[in-house]
Amino acid sequence: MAKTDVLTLAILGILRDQPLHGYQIRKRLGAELGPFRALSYGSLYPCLRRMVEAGLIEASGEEPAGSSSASSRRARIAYSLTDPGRSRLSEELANAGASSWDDDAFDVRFSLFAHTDAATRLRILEGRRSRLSERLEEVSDGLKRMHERHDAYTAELQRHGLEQVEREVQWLDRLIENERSARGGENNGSAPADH
Amino acid sequence: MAKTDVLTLAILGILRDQPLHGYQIRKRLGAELGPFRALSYGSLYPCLRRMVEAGLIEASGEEPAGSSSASSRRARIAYSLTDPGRSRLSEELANAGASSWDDDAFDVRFSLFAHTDAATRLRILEGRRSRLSERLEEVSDGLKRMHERHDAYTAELQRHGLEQVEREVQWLDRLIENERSARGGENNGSAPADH
DNA sequence: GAACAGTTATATCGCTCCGATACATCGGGA
DNA sequence: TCCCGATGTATCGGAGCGATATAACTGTTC
Repeated sequence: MAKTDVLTLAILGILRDQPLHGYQIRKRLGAELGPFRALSYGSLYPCLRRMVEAGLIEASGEEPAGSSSASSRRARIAYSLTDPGRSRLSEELANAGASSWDDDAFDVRFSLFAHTDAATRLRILEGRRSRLSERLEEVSDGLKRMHERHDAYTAELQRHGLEQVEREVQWLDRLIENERSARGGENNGSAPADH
Repeated sequence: MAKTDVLTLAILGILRDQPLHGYQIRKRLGAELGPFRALSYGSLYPCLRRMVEAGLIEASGEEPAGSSSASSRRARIAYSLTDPGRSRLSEELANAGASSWDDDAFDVRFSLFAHTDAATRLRILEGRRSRLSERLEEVSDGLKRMHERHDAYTAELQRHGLEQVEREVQWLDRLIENERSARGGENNGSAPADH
């Protein structure tokens, strides 16, 4: 129960430091996660509504309802974390289960690594690595078994996919080694020590 | 109107050579496109129903309705292309518009390159390349503008994303060059000449 | 030969998410 | 002045996913 979906987590994370409008949330998230994973309003606003209902965030809007008042300010709703929201965030940041290294969750979790403790960081990186390794075997098995029933383009697509996953594994290996060698003094790295 | 979605196209493509069951369609598609892009039954069966309704495919099932008959064979429904389905497929394979190099469509189109003519192949590859180039600029701009408001992990995520896209552009460059140099004799490569 | 596990097979439900679209306001440049 | 582009909130229809239910067939093991 109470499973936090990725989008909710991403919003909790981005509201950690300051309250923001829906529009700003979208821009920030787009900037942090890249132009892939774009996030449309059709996901954002319903998710914000759900979060308000769940008590995770609070809408401190300048309400435009001023019936006869002169200014009739535009509706701009700033969302901020509530206490339950804040504790849900840290709860979620401590979780290093399989859902942390899913395809759709990993990058969000990673972008919050600055607020994740060192042990959890390591477990997530390793989990992601082993997930990708499984895939690697699957694809290369498929490639071997496919040398009948091939056409050149399908094989090329497969080969390229394999290479991409291999790259990503190498990237993870580098990060894992960094984490391991950085755990000299700190064991609770709530902020990354180096840099 | 009558915009063919990616899944429909993929199914048309996979049924081009032989009729298949839903289950087999799923397996084949999974094998051709890799373990990413998995395709669940919750998408497949509704899509098949839509396609039957649209007259693109035909369900030649051994019906299990035999009321009093002994065997009561299991329902296994083989789907095959109709004539309208076949012409929709070639129509779609000739289309080299922007929808051919979208993130979610490109790999499906590419996996059907063996049945796509040479000119269209080239246009799609080039379209995809320029789409990725836009992204490249976006991300590297973002990286530059982000050297304030950075933490080490977010920056690393960005850097890695950038590298992945760069790799893919190099891959496309190689493929484009191949296509160009292969168009010596053929101009209508309904089957790839080399191999 | 009985029991069990794994694969083949079809199908639906609830929900999330996306793309398109509509709307309104504000700042600045032609 | 007038329009354009950025800021901002919001919804609708539909596609896709994950989980789940059901069931028959196939092989293995005791």
